[in-house]
This record gives sequence, C-alpha cells and structure tokens, in this order.
Amino acid sequence: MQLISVYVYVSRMEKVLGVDWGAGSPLGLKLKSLGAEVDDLEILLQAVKYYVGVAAHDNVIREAEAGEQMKVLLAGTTCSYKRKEDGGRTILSFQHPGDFCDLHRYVLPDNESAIGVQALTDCTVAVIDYRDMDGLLSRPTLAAALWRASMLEAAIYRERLTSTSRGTALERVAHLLCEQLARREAVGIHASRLPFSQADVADAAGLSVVHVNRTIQTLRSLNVLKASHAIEVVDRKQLMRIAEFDGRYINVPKLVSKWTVRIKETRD
Amino acid sequence: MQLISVYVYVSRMEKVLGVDWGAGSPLGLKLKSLGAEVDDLEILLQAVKYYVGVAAHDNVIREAEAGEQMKVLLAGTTCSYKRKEDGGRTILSFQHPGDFCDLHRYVLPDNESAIGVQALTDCTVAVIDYRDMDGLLSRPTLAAALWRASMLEAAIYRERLTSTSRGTALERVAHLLCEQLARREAVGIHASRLPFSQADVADAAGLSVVHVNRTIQTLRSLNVLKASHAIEVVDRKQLMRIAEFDGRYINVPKLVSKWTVRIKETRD
DNA sequence: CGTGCTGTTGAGGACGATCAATGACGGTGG
DNA sequence: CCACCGTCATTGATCGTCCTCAACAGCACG
Repeated sequence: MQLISVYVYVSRMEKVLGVDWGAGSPLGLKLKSLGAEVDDLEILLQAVKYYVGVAAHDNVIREAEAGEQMKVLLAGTTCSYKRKEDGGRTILSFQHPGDFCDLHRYVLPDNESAIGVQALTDCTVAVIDYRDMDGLLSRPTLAAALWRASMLEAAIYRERLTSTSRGTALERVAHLLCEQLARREAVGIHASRLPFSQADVADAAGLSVVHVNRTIQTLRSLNVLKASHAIEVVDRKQLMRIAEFDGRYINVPKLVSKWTVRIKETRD
Repeated sequence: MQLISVYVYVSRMEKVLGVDWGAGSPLGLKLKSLGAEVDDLEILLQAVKYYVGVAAHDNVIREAEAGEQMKVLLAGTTCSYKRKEDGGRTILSFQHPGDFCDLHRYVLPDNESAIGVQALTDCTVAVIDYRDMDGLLSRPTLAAALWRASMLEAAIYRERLTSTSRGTALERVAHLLCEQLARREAVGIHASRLPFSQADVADAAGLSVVHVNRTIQTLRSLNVLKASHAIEVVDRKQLMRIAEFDGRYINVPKLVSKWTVRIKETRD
C-alpha cells in the first residue's frame, strides 16, 4: 500500500498544500487503535467528498446546522460546545486530529442538534456525505471501529464527569490537561504545548477564567507547567499525580495486533 | 408474534415468578425506540443464558470483575459507579429497566474495568454470553440499535456534564431528577416516585449529602417535590423549568415508524 | 495607533463542604 | 414485645473554595 496524498484547499490561507493523510497520520493511527484494518483507512479516504480549511474561532459545525454530512478532523484542534442561556459557552470536549467531529449526529439524528463545533486553531476537515456512509459501514471492521469511537467518546465524557464532580480546581485542570496530552499522544502528537487558551480551559472545566488563571499559576509555581504565555507541560508525571490520572481509558488494547504487522510492512 | 414469557429465578427472594419481557416491557420499548425490529427483541431474549435476581445494595458487576458476559437490566434500578481514593462513590449513571448495564465493557474490553454496577433496589438482570453476541450483531438492525444505545449513553453523560459544570445545586439536582423521569418514561414507567435515596443523588450530582438534603427541602417548599420520606415529583413542569431541561436528547425520533406498525399488530 | 483578545492581579461575598448530633423508620433477635 | 441496630433523613455552625466585579498589561492585527 502506498501513502495516500491529497490536495487540500485551505480557504483562509488561500493556498494549496500537498499533505499525507495515510497510515502514519493521526487519522490512520486513530483507526488503527480502534481496531480497523489498513484497507479501511483507504476506503474512508476515498469516500471523502472534499476537504475544508477552517480558521481559528470559526465554526466547523453551527449549532443549528442540519447535517447531511459527517466531518473528520485531520489537522488542528476543535471543541464541541453548547451555548448557555446567558450566552456563555460550555465546552463538552476537545477534538484532536483523527477525531470524528459529529458522529453523534449521524447515529442519533435530530436529538443532539444544539451542539456546535468550533475551531480553536486553524484546522483541516474532511467531509463525507451521509449517503456514502452505508458503503463504509458495510465493512464490519470499519463499522466496529466507529462503534468503538462512540464508546471512547462516552468513556471520555465519563472520566470528565468524575473529575469535574470530584476535586478541587487544581485536580480538574490537571485532569483536563492530562486527557488532552494522552489523546494527542495516541494519534502521534507528542508536543508538550497545548493549543488552546485559558478561557477554553475554563469553559471546559466549568471554572471561571480568573480561577483557571490562578490554578495555572499554581501549576507553574510547582514547575509542572512552563512559565510562558502558552500552556506547556514540562513535568508530565507530576501533572498525572496531581490529577490522579490513569490514561488507560484512552487507549484501546488487544485490538492492535493485525495492524502492527501491516504498518511495519508499509512504513519501514 | 406472541408475548414472550420466561421463568425467572430470583435468588434472594427464593421464589419463581412468571414474568413478561416482551414487546410491551421496558426492554421491548427501549429496543423499539432505538430502531430495532420486533424480531430483534425475540432473538435477544433467546440469547439470554439465565436470569439473576440481585438484592438492593448488592453488586451487579464488581469493579474488578473480568466480564465474559453482558448484562441487561430488566426490572429495578441500578447505578454504574467508580470508587474514589477516599473510599467514596461517584455515580456515573443511573440505570433503568431496559438499559444495558455494561455494553462499554464489551465494546472496549479492559480499559473500563474500574467501573462497577450496584443495585439500588431489588433487580432482575438478564445475562448473555459474549460468544453469543456475534449472532446478535449479525442482524444489522440490532447492531445499529446497540450502536445507538452507546451513543445515547454518551449523550446522557454529555448532558450531565453540562449540568454539573454549570449551575447551582438546585439546578443540578433538578436536572438529575428530570433525566431519570424522562428515561423511565421512555420505557413505559410513569411513576412520579424515584427509587433511590438522597445519598445516591449526592453521589451522582457531586454534592454532599447534607446539601442535597437542603436542596430537596427547597424543592419541597416550592411544591415541586412531595413532602414525604421519599423523592416524589408532584410538579414536573416546574422541575423542568428549574433544571432548564430539554428531554429531546433522551428520545430517538425518526426511527420508530416500522415498529409502530408492528406493535399495533401484536398488541391490539 | 487604536481595538480586541488573552493573561494577570486584587478585594469581597456566596455557595457548598465538613463536622457533629439528633430524629424517624424498619428489621432482627432476645 | 421491646431493645438494639443500621440506614436514611434532618438540622446547626464553621470554614474554605471559587465566583464576581473591576482594573490593567502585553500582544497581534488591521
């Protein structure tokens, strides 16, 4: 199997890039970890109708939008959110490369329409028509992978729920950061700097911006975060200790064997 | 199609009951709302290896248990929970008749092992071996229904997350109660009394028992809850207003047409 | 060179946690 | 039948975390 290259039209930047979305890309690693086969990735990419670039702060999916297409995040960071009556924003989940932005909408149409997806950085998104989904789901391994993706989403919410109900602001923020680090690592992104603002953290953790700021300063004084403008983790172990974070729920074990072999064939 | 009757051995009460788990039962209504076909219910019930009775406060699934079988709640109320390091209990979700207790464990084995399920009332549970699941999933409508069940679980967590992050204790408790009322109604249970204690509400809402008590007393003074020993809702509309509850996420629309026809054939 | 977004700091106040004790109810055994 | 026990509900008092309001600094952008 050869690496798959496509041309991406990035609307804001208004230029054309040749980018690899193949087996070594976040989406490839994601599908792999969900137990899909290498062919599944190829078939998924063939079903892509077009690629979109979205600028930071723009909506990937508007809250009221009636969706007839599914979107997959290929590059950049987004969040799914809900508006509060006071105009505020509750971040339900961060989304990283390889994540399906609105799988929930395909599986349960109409009863989750109030959820929007917003770009936190400049992003690249793949768009697939609903009418092409049947073909994808006829492949048992791919269907199972999508089911697992749903379950993983549920597991992530579940963890967030416990962490949010539970502890102090310090624990909650630490947990949130650990989750993002682990999820990004699972798709091959090892950067220690996290691509979102303190305000985003506040909306996700259910805390005020002010208190998040103070919490982050505490983490900095503990030499867990770097004392810079951005959110950058320097002592991951300590962060996990503070959060009491057990990342096993992020990873899907026992399902990777086949892939590991095949990946070696193609990438080495 | 005839109504399906099975004999249930209830271990604690030590007696044998003839009970109907057919199309009109909570499980039947649940599958219907998930878009399954009538035959799917029959086939699911045929796959049931045995039925178990569990007494209130006992574990349906122990936290460390290595599961090779899936459990479906037929009668009674349970909760899925996680232990906190201090010994406390975080209730992740209440479970009502028709709910799958541990679908997550089947889809994502090994990475959710710390979750237990506890009976809050006396319960009846159906047990299905994992090795019989392949046969069930070979039916596309049933497989889709199980996928939707996963998504519904995620949606419930998502709502809980927003409500927990957001408001005051009053709103959170009100939301939690609304969710349970709506979910029970969706499977044909219209009782206004909810079958769990204030301590359970506290563990689910992430509040202290003391404060839950005071919150419930506030709701009683507003004539939303009945001034009795139990948790009984008398003014549902007002409760939903307090919680800003929109129950649409509980129901799965657009998927019921086939069933509605068939159900009339069998039940009228 | 303003305008907006993000980050930072200070002060006051509210909500909910914690500790502690008591009451009400049902079951169990002497 | 009553004493005892465990569970659940209730009440009071104190304390801490986190919210709110308010102001300001740094930086990117047009």
